[in-house]
Amino acid sequence: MPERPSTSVLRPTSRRAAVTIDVVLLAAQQGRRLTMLLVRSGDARSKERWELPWDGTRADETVDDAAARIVRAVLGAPVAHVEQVAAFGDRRRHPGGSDLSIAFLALVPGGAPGTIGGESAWFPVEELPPVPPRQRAMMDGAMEAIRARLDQSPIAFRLLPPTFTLSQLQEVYELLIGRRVHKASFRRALHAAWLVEPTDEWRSEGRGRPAQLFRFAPRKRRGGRRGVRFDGLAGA
Amino acid sequence: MPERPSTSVLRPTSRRAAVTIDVVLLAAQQGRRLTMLLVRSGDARSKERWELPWDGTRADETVDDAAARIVRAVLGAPVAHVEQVAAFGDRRRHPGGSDLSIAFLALVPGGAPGTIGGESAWFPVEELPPVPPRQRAMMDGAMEAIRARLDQSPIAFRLLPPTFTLSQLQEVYELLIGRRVHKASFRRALHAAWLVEPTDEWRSEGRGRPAQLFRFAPRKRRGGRRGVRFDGLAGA
DNA sequence: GACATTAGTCGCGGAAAGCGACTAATTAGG
DNA sequence: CCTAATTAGTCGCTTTCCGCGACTAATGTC
Repeated sequence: MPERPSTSVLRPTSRRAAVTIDVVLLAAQQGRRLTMLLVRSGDARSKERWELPWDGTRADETVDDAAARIVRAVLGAPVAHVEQVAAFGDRRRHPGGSDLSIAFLALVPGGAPGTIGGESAWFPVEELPPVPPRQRAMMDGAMEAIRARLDQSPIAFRLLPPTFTLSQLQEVYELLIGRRVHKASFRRALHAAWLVEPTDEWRSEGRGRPAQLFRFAPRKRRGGRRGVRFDGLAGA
Repeated sequence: MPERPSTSVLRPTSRRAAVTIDVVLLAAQQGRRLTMLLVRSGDARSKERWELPWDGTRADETVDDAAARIVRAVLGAPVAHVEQVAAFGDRRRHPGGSDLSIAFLALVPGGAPGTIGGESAWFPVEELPPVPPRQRAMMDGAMEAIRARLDQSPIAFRLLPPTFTLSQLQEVYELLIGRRVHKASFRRALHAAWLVEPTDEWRSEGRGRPAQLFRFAPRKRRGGRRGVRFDGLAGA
């Protein structure tokens, strides 16, 4: 970084930092549990140590590129939805000893695929093994980001295959917000928002009435803007 | 960064990066316009170039520490509310030529203070001068983050002095969401959320009936959880 | 064919939100 | 003083939203 002239208000005491990109990969296991992908630690002290997939940054690569590359490396295929969570630049320990780590969230559609060898595994988010402290903070940050963005970003839809039943969609929402919702209310709000359109396919899943398959196809919002919401503020 | 053993799924091609912290400082100018603090560019090519306050990271300093330090340096005093927006690690140009920049949002309570010398100035957010492209993206990201977090985080209250009138609070909300809201509905929702408590002071501001002063004092949330909201999803 | 199981809808009652109109307290100007 | 203008604050009607129980529909199981 070049020296800035003395007219600047701030004088940079420039210092290069070791930066890593760490990815929280999530999948909804058949709509019943939310799982996160961890890889076996390179740390030789123990065979049963796990950590988030991560890598250093490379020259001429954006941080988003790096996140996509890590997803491809660990999953064997890219996924559509990869978004940044936050940068974690504190003194907590990172497995690579980096100064700064940028957490990304990647959503794997249609459930967790099989893993390659024993080098990675899907863990239910309620039963995660210990990981280095900075990665623990990144996991928590990613889960918090999911809940905060759930109604701004189509996160639930990105955890489902291209066509899905409304019961599946409701199960994913229930997983993400951690409580049951009423079926009729859920569907009423969903249809009012013009987010899905029906296909002409039906799925017969063992017993019970077959369910119609839908696809995510948001329509333009009708003008009606809502007022100010104070609900989310109590205690903040 | 140490070499990772070959058992790792990922092989870091380690590379140190020049990292800056850039701060978007916002103040509500007497409740009528939202203003952002820019500093005169160190770039010698022109006297009338402006940029966001920024600095490099220092050893043994977290990114949050660095953001707070930059705020103190440019403002002469710390502010309570400083939160991270996102990391910008693309190929867009940064005035310091850094590889990676982390944007922070800082809210200055009670309006914009006077600036020291001519080295910095407050600009209305609708009339911002051109800045280097990465900083432009950071400004946009900060404004987007404000709108996204407005109902999760007490952003509007952090732009006001410790005591304020309800009309002032409403004006700040209107500034941030960019449209008028109905007075009675605003107050009904505000009081239902138990976010403010009245003081015994009244402010007489020239003409019109004096207004009671309130302070931000959120009470514990009563249990009532809401259902799933799909409103924010159309078009996403 | 009775029953269990899952999908999908209807409609009631209460809560929340939009909105105009009202009252209240002050200053400005004759 | 008295009136008009201005800002603060509330009331109540109407509409919309939402929780919820109860219902119908279509399948598999025994």
